[in-house]
Amino acid sequence: MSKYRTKNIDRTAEVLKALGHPNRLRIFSRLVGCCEKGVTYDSCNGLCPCVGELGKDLDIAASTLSHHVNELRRAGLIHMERKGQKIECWVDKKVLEDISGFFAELNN
Amino acid sequence: MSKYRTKNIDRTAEVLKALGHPNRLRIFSRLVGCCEKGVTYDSCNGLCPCVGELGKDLDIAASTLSHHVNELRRAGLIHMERKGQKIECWVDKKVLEDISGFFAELNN
DNA sequence: CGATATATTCGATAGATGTCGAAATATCGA
DNA sequence: TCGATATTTCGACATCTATCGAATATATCG
Repeated sequence: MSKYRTKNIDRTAEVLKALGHPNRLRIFSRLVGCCEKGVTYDSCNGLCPCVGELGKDLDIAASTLSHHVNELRRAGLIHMERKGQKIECWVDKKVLEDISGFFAELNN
Repeated sequence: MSKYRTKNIDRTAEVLKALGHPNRLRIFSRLVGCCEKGVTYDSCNGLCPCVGELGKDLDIAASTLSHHVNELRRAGLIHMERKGQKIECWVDKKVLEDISGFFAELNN
C-alpha cells in the first residue's frame, strides 16, 4: 500500500489547500523552475524572483500579495530570504516532489 | 512551455481547493482504485462505494459527509449514480490524470 | 401502506478567508 | 539624514466554509 494514501493526509491537504487559490497557484507556478533541486537560496544562483515580481500582472494589492505569499510559505511550499530591499523566494523542491509523487501514485 | 503552467490555472486551482480538506482528500483517496480507466459507472464493475461507505471512520455527520462529497462532484473529481437506496461514487480518472500531469510537469 | 435505510436539503452558527488601504518596517542611495 | 523602494502588519469588512441537527426525499421490504 502506498505510503501516501494512508499517511500524511493532513499534511498533503494543507499543501493542496495553499495551492487551491488561482493567484497562489500562479505565484507558485511562476516560481517553479528558478532553482535546481535543493531548498537553499544559493541553488537559485540569483534567479529567484522577489515578492513584487511574483505579483506582476496579478492585479492585487501589495498587502494581498504578501498574504498569499505568506500562505505558500506557511504551507512549506516556498522559502524566502531578504536580499537588500527585496525579499527573494524559491520553491521547496522536496515538497513539490512529494505532491507530484502523491498524485503519481494515486494515478497508478 | 507546458500547457499546464500557462493555461487552465483557474480550473486546476478549483480541483486543488476541493482536495484541500483532509476529509475530502481521504474520501477521494479511498475512491481511487475502485474503477478502471474511464469515467463510466460500468467501469467500476459494482465495486464503487456508496456515499455512506465513504464516510466510515470519518466521524462526521451525514449532512457534512454529503456536503464534502458534493464538493468533490462540483469540482468534477467524482461522479455519482443512484443504485437503489444507495448512491454510488467513482473517480473521474481523466481529472486525476490531469492533476497528476500538472504536478509531474512542474516537477520536471 | 408503514417501517427502515440511505442520502440530501434546510437553517443556523462559528470561524476562516480574501481583499483593501493606511500605517509601519527595513533597506538602499544621494 | 532624508527620500525612495519593497514588503509587512494592522484593522476592517464582506463573503465563504465547515459543521450540526432537523426535516425531507427516495427506495426497499414486509
